Amino acid sequence: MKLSPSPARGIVAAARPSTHSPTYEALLRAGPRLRPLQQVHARIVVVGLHRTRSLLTKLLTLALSSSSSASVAAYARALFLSVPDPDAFLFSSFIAAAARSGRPADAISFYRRMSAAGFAPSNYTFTSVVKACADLAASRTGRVVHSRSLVEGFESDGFVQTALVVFYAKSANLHIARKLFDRIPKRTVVAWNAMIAGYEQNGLAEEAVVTFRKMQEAGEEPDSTTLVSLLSACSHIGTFNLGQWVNDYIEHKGLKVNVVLGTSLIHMYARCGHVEKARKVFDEMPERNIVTWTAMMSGYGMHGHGQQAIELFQQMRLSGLLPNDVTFVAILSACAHAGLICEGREAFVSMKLDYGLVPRVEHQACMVDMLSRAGLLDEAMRFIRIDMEGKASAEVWTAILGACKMHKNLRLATMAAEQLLAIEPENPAHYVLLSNIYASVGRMDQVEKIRNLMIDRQLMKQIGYSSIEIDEVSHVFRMGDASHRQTMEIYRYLDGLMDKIKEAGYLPETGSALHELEEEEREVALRFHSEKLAVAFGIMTTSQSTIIKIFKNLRMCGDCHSAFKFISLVSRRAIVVRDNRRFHHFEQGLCSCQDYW
DNA sequence: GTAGGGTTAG
Repeated sequence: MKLSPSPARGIVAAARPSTHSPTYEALLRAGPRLRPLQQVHARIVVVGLHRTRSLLTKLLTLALSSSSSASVAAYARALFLSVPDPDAFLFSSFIAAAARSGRPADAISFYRRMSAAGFAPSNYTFTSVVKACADLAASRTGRVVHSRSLVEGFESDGFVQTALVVFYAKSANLHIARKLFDRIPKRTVVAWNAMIAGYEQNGLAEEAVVTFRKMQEAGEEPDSTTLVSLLSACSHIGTFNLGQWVNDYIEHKGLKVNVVLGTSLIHMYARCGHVEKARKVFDEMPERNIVTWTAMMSGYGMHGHGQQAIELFQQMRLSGLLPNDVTFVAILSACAHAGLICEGREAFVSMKLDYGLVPRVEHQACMVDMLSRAGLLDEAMRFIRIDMEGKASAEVWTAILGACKMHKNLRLATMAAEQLLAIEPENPAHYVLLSNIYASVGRMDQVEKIRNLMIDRQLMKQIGYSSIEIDEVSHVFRMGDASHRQTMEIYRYLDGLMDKIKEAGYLPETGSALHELEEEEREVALRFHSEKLAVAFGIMTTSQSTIIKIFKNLRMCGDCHSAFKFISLVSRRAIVVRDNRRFHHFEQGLCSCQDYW
């Protein structure tokens, strides 16, 4: 019976005598609290009502709506199994609760029991089970459940279909996800969010933004979940303008900045080159958790502000929050990028001793990176032998290799590169690195051999590109690009710039150029690296006070790094480059990475 | 007779 919210409501309710049994009343009084519920349960057993389905159902649903913990889960499971003849209602309550509280395997196994017992799942049941399949990445089961839902006639059910969109997106089947999404009759904000997040999580940030635009065209208002995915997309592509728009939107609409949204803002600002703005958001957040602190520390780390990362870490410890393994990845990588060897060693010991955390490959890679960048190559190799028992991953060898190039250790470099080829024979970047090393010592026979190997294995070099945003328009350049409509001016401007920096003492590092070219050609090839085109375009089209911000999809090469230092000097401009590893702030001939990169 | 669903951060 539905009661109208009239003043008589209280009177009606009070006047109606209870039709429940005393035991049922006791359950209601106990509420969603485990201990009192278990006491009533004991009484149910004592009076011999322990096989009464209605009582056990109420007991179970109350227990499931109490705070979810391992003990609740175990209790609920045992309770369910004690019911002699569970009905569809009991099954779906249990399945929904399991899916909701992080026990997807239970949800699926009870879905199977339910089917075996001859009950047809409802749309509620399907939604929960599909979510469970998505969480477990159980792609085969998910597809079977999907076909069953079609048989049961839920092809147009918004809830079931949205859950399926999430499921297919998590299984990287974005085409299917999109098809289902397009067929949802009334797309709610949750459906849009699922699709946008799906693209974002599969690395298709641009597609996520495009879908967001479609959402706006469809007249659907974004909520904080939409904005979180959008901010992630901005962080990936490095589109500061859209990120800033999100911030303005939040302020304009007076949306509450919850922990997740605030953390996303911090991440976006840091990844788009604005650590100070990230810090401002951090300082203004009413509530912060470990993810928030870690995001801020890693933001400092990628800008080379290791000391600030450490300070924040100390503050966090004082606030009583416990760091986890991701926090230590942030700290160690901050130390590696800032050359803070002592602090890094200390943190590595502390994570094991003070927090009982077991170092994972990521932590070990940070340590090797840190030691080898600092020129402590012997110690780095000892770390691999002892701490890693000689089993180094591709990341670790890449770190060693990078350091070898920096510190001109050709013997070790060759060894590291060969290891890399053995571990990841399908990664073209390793071949290019190794051949560059051979080229730099004049071993052209080896260079040729590696080139042929690449051709045999049909490996293509990953294509590098750089982008720069000017007046909210993103300009993308590839090496030797001639597609920009101002190409002629850009190249002319770049030529002038290169002449000026040569006068100032710049020497081209031809080791960074393509290995198959002759010396003079290499210098020309270097000159047209995508980031150089982008920087020339940026300087010529913006005013003196504008900071030039460039985004590069690959690691910046040594020659460009050196050239940019000189460019910042002769043009008296501040230049910020975000490559796939970190930020470089160039100013007055120096880089914030102190040439640790 | 009973309750229950899909989306988000390092």
